[in-house]
Amino acid sequence: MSQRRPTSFDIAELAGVSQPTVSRALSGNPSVSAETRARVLAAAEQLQYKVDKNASGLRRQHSRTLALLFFEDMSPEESLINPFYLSMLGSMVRSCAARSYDLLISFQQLSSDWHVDYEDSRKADGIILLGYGDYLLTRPRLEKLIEQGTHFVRWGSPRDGEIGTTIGSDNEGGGFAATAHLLGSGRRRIAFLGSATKAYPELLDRWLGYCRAHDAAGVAVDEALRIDALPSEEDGADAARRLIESRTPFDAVFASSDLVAIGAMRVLQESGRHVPGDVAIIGFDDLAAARFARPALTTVAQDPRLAGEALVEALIEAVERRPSTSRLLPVELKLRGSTD
Amino acid sequence: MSQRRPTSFDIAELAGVSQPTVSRALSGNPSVSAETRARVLAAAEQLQYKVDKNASGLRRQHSRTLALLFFEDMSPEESLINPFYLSMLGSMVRSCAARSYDLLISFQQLSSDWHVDYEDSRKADGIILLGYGDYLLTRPRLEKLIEQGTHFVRWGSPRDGEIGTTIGSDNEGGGFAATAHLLGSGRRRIAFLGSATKAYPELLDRWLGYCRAHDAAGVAVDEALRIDALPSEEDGADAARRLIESRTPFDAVFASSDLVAIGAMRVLQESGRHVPGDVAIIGFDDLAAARFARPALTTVAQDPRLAGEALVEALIEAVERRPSTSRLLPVELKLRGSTD
DNA sequence: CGTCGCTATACATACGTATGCAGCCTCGCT
DNA sequence: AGCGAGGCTGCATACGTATGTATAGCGACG
Repeated sequence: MSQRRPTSFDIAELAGVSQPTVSRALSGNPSVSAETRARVLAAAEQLQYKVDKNASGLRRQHSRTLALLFFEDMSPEESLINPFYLSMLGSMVRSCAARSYDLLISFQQLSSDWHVDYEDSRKADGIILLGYGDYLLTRPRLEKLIEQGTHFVRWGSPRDGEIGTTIGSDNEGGGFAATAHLLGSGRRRIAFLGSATKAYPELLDRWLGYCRAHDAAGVAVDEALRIDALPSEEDGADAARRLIESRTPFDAVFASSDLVAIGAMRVLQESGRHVPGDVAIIGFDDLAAARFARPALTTVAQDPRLAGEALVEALIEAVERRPSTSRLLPVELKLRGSTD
Repeated sequence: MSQRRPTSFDIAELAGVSQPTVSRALSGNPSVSAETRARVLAAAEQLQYKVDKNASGLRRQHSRTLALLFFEDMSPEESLINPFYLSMLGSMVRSCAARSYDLLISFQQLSSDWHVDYEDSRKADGIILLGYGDYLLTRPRLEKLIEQGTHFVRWGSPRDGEIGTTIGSDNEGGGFAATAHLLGSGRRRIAFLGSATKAYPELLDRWLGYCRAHDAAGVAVDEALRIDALPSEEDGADAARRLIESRTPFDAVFASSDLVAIGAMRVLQESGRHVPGDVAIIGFDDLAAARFARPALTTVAQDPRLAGEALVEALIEAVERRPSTSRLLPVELKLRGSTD
C-alpha cells in the first residue's frame, strides 16, 4: 500500500509536462504559464507531493535551516537551562518559522571540542551561538569561524571587540539602573552577587554598571561586597551564606540573575532578615519566578522575544548576504516588593 | 581565500584513492584495508572534510534527524511554554545527541493545518508530537500519519486507545496519590482546578485519579468543586477567584499543574486564607517554581529527563524498524509546606 | 511570404555521496 | 606452473531537484 513517495517526475507525468516545468511551477518561476502552473499544482496536491529537502538542498547550495548551538558548562546530567534562554528559544523558533527557516538545536559542552559541524556539513546555513561561556576560550574559535566564512551570530555583549555580529541586552545599563535605584533609596552597602571576570561577559557588564553607578553617586565600591555566583538558585543561596559569614555589613543585594536573587532571598529570610526592610534585593532577567517570589522581586527585565527575533533576523541577514549589524537591546527596571 | 569546500573527490585525490574508497573508509566499511583507511582519515583531517548531509541523505534515504512538533493553542505572541515541556526539550536534545541524531524543532498552531512536512519532505526520519492538545481533533490526523507509514511517537496518555506509540506520565496515578494524601490528612472539600474534558487527556486523567481516590475513601465527589483551568498562572489565579466567589466551602486544592497551583495560592493568600492551615494545596509537575513558592508547594513530580529520553528512544526504535512500545512513566508525590 | 523575436516548454546536466558489481592482485594449493 | 579463491579497490550509477541552454510554436512586421 505504501509505495514509494512521489517525485517531481510523477507530478510531471500526471500533469503532462516535463520535470523541470514542475520544479519551476512549484517555485513560482514566472516563465510558466498560468494554465500549466494550475495543472501542476493540482497534480502535486493530488499526489501529496512534497519537495525532497535533501535533493533540493544538494542542488541549490543551502538548506534553509539555522542551527542553534547552546553552550553550557554544567554537567549534562543535572543541567537546568536558564529559563531566560528557554524563553528566547521559543522566540527563535517562531521567528524562524515566520521566515520559513527550520531550526536545528544542539547542546555543546563548553569543554568539548566543538567541531562546528553544522554549517560545515551543510545541515545549516548559519549558526546561533548562545550560552554563558568563556569568552577567552571561544575567541579563537570565533576567528576560525570567520576565516572559514561561516555565518554566525552570537548572544553576548556587543560592546567588547568586533568578533562578528553580536546581539545582547544592555547589561551595563541594567546594572547601572538597578544600582542607581538602590543608591537613590539610601542604600550604601550593596552586595553584588555574580561574576566580574571576562569568562562571563554578560555578568561582567552588569558589574561594570554597578561600579559606574557608584562612581556617579560618589560612593566607593567595596570589593568585599562582590561575591562570586553563577546563574543558579544554589549558587545564589551559597553566595548569600558566604556574604553573611563574612560579617561584611550590607543593606542591599544586586544579583546578576533572578535565579541568584531568589536563592539569596531565601537564605537571607531564613537568617531572620526582612526584605526589603533589612535588605533590598534586585535581580536580573525578569523570569516568571521573579513574580512568584515573596516579596515579588524587583528586577532588570530583558525581553526574550525581542532577543530571539533579533538573533534570527541578524543571522538570516548574514546568510542572505545582506549586511548584518550588532545590536544592543534595551532593558527595563521593574520595581516590585523586594525594594522600596 | 574561502574556496569551495572539499568533497570526497578531493580527499580521494589527496589520499591517492578513488572516491568510493573514501566513502567506505569514512563510514567504517571493513573491506577497506587499515593502511588505506589511515591515509584517507589523515587526508580528511587535513582538508577539514565534512560529509555533506544533503548528498548523504539523498543517497541513503534518511536524514538521521528527528523533528519535534510542539503544539500550542495559545496565541503565538504571548505564549509561554510550560516549563515542564521545556525541561523535556533539554532531555530530548541530549538523548538525540547521544545517538547522533539531530533535532529539528517547530511550533504548530493547533488550529492551523499542520501538513506534517517534516517526514514527508525527508527533513526528518520521524516526529515527536508534544503539547496539550485536542485529542479529538488530532485523532484523524494520527490515523493519516499511520496510514502514510510515518514514524512518530506522542506525549500523552498511553491508556486511551492504541493510536501509535505513546509515552506519558501516570497522570491518573498521580491524581490519585495527591487526592488520597489530602483525604488522608482529613480534608474533605478538595477543589480540582483543571480540565476534565477529552481535549486535555493529561488533565482528564488527573481528574479521574481524583475521582478514584474519593471513591476509595468513600467520599462523594462534588462537581461544584471542579473549576476549569488550563496550565498557566493566570488561569490558576482566575480559577481560585471563581472558586471563592462561588462560596462553595473547600479546605484543599488539587491543581492540575504547578502553574495553576501557584496562581491559585497567590489569590488564596491575598484573600486572607492561610496555607496550609485554611487550605492545603497540591500541584503537578514539580517545576522549579514549586520550590520557590512560599510555602513550598507539595506536588506530583514528573521526571522530564526520563520523559525526554523515553520519547526519543521510542521514536528511534520505530525509525530503525524495531518494535517500539508505549510506556507509562511513574510519578512521585513530593510533600512540602503547602500541605500537612 | 519569410524572418525575427518572444514565450513557454523540453533537454541535458550537475550537486556529492553510497553501493552493487566487476576486476585486479596476491597468495596458496595442487 | 597453473588455477582458484579471497581481499581490496575502482567503475558505473542512482538518489531528486534546479537551472542554463536549446528548441518549438506563434504572432507580427517588412
